[in-house]
Amino acid sequence: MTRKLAKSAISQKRVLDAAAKIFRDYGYAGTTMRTIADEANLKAGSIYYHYKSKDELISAVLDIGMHAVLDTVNSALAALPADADVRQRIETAIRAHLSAIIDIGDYTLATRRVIGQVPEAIRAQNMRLRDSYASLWQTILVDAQKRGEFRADANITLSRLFILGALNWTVEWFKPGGRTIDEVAHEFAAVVLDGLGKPGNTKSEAAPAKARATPRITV
Amino acid sequence: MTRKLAKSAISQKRVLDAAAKIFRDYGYAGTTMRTIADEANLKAGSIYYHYKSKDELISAVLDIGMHAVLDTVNSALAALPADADVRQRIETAIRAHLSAIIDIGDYTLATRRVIGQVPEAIRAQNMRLRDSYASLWQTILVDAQKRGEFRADANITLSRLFILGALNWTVEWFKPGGRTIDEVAHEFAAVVLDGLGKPGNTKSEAAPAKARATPRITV
Amino acid sequence: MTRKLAKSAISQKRVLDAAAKIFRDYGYAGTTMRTIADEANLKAGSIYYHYKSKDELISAVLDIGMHAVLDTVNSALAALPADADVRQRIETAIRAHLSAIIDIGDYTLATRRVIGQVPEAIRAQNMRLRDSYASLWQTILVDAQKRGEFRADANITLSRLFILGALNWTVEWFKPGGRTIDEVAHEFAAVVLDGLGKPGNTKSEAAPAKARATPRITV
Amino acid sequence: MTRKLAKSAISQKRVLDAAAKIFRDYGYAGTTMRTIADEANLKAGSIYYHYKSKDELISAVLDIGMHAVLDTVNSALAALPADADVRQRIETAIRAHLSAIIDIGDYTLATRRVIGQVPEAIRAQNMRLRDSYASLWQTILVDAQKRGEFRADANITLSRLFILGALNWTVEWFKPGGRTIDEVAHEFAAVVLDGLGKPGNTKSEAAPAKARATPRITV
DNA sequence: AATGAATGAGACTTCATTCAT
DNA sequence: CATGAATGAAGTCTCATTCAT
Repeated sequence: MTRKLAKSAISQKRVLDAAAKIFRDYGYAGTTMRTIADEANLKAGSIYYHYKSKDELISAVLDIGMHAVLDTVNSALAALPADADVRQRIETAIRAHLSAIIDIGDYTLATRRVIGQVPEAIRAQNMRLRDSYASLWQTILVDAQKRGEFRADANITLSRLFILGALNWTVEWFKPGGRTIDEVAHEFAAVVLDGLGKPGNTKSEAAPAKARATPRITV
Repeated sequence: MTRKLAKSAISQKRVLDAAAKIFRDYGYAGTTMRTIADEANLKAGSIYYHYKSKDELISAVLDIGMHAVLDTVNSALAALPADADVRQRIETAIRAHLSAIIDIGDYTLATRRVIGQVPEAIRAQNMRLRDSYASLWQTILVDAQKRGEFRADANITLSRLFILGALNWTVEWFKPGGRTIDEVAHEFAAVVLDGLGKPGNTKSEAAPAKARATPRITV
Repeated sequence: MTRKLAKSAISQKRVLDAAAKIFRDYGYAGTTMRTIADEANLKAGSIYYHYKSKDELISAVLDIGMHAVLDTVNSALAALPADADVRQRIETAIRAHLSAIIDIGDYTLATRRVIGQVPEAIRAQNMRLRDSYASLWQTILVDAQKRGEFRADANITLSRLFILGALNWTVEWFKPGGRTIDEVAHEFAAVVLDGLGKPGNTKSEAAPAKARATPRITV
Repeated sequence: MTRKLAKSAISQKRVLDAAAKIFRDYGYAGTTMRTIADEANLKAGSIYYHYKSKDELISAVLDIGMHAVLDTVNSALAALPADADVRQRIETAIRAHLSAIIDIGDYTLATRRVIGQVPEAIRAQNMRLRDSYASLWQTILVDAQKRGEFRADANITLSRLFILGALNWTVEWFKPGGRTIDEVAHEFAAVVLDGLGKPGNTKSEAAPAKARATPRITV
């Protein structure tokens, strides 16, 4: 009985893994049940024994992909000492995010890839997780600002969008075997915290005035 | 004769505009020739008078979309005084990038949306433009570092990936009518140049040591 | 333009005729779009140029089939002299009903064949026509009874169900080339009006008593 | 061993009952082995332990359904006193027919429902029973005519088709809880024997002449 | 320059059936 | 006896594309 259950579970996992990989490579509409089946070593019709539809399959992949990142980052942060400073928190979160993308690999990659191609209904169902993740970051940033570790004039929400955007886009160029996760995480954290500018150079009183001098385009 | 040509050109533009809009909304595989035709007020078969195939259509849209950003940013930078400093250059480039996305609208949005769903062949053909754009930024950043306006230890390539990632992801959340382009550009530039950290807080000698202390995960 | 329209109309008719024939032979679920397409001399996908779905196709067939009977019977009755008696009316209606089944052939046959196999939604949509036809007969019978041409104790509704049942079942055995429509219509009318019993034999006072003696089973 | 056999028999009955019910509700092609299995509280594959195929299942259901009517009517007639008159015989047969449809319920209803949707081979195999039933009625009617209880000019075969058609169609409208079987049987018998026309009105010498006057349509 | 009509390939999905356990 | 898992054939429908008009 345990073996039977195991067999079913194994097949289901095989299908899921195959789906993640294929979705990641071809996007939502570009993926066919047949291709997934081939990858999972069974016939297209057989997928339906495990998943009721293509949509249910992509849903499962999305869930795993989102949870992977969310949970990995969450745990990594929880593992930090209570008195960890911002730099540590942010670098840790970034490193965890990148790790998740590598480890759970296909799932997170597939998630980034197909979100936005997937039927509205499915995307909506996945929004909560996305929002949770956004909240996680927002909290880190807001806390840091409260504790006085951030510039008081920083727009936290915009900064979060900037950071998460950069992290999400990561899947478009990050390839295992190239740069180290640590290397990337370290550098990204540096940009986020210190910027690229030379310490002394920072925002002279004149600078903002200059910036304001350029005509504002309102949209 | 000129009028005939004109009519053809007008129709062609109508088709292209329609395609951009529909591709932007439904992605590559999610877009049908019929939907584009409807939007352009003609019948599916008629598109083929102007474009040989769906792929040629998406190619055209991608080209325009990429050029729009590349050209807009290029011009904006060229219009700057020769002695403009990094902050100005970067904020200007960001603002131009965002402007292009808004102004050329459907084309740039479509570009970001479908790149990655499009058949390999087409994506490859579009790579040159992508690379050009990457070079443009790389140049800005390298120059700044050469001129001593950046931290000497900043990894320019990774930083560029970070910045462009954030800018590209922008289409996922930026909606006209909400935040001002200037607002976003200003804040983004601030993060890039100054980081979020408080000026004094920056990279104590201890900090990097600490960071290095965490075990490195190599991929 | 007229020729173009004609071509479309011709094809559509060809598809419809094919559908009627195939539905009549194989029932609803037993009919495939491919079979219909073959019969209509085009490819399965092409049917969808004329009809949006299998259901829309069967709907069209049902409509025509029901209308054929309803209209034929209606006209036949309207053509009778105002002072026609019941026997004429009934025999005429039966003859018209059978004629419709033969003339419009496939459509009416298909109608009788697939009604009851068809998705609820479609059947419902066709109910109004069925009810109209029932009303037509009810009216004939009620009028006859009012005018005193029928036994006063006859249950008109049950009788109508009896007659229409017999007529509807007709498609299961009536084959052109065998019996004449007139022959059948005449005999059916005779049963309906005179019964099979010998004129004198009718409902003696004893008979009903006897009948009543058998125990009544209530359902 | 007996118990094992018993268990098998019970399951087999459960499957058969389920099949009858489902076939009755969804028709032949509309019924899936899975749906039957669900109704019988086992899994689709298990049905094949009891029946070799869907066709064997429907065959069994059809046989039972046909036999039910045939046997019920046969017994009811056998139970009549030898000197029973036509009215009694016919009303009894009708009542028995309706009873069978109600009592054996699903089987007879399924029979009427799917006959005509079922593969030719199966229908053929079932024809003998259908013919037996037809013979039964033919005998009743011919006997009555021989004994002089029917109009001498009645066409017995056509009348039989008329009567059986009406009885078969009965499943389309007869719902338990509504009219009583006895009520329906009595009224149907009245139509068959006496017709609807007023006793005196019957076939005046003029009437047939008139009827003959209408032009004959030959098919 | 545009359209109506058709095609063929292929997509998702369902289902009767098989078979090892 | 029964089930879980899988298969292969087939079904409905979509869509890029073609071509005569």
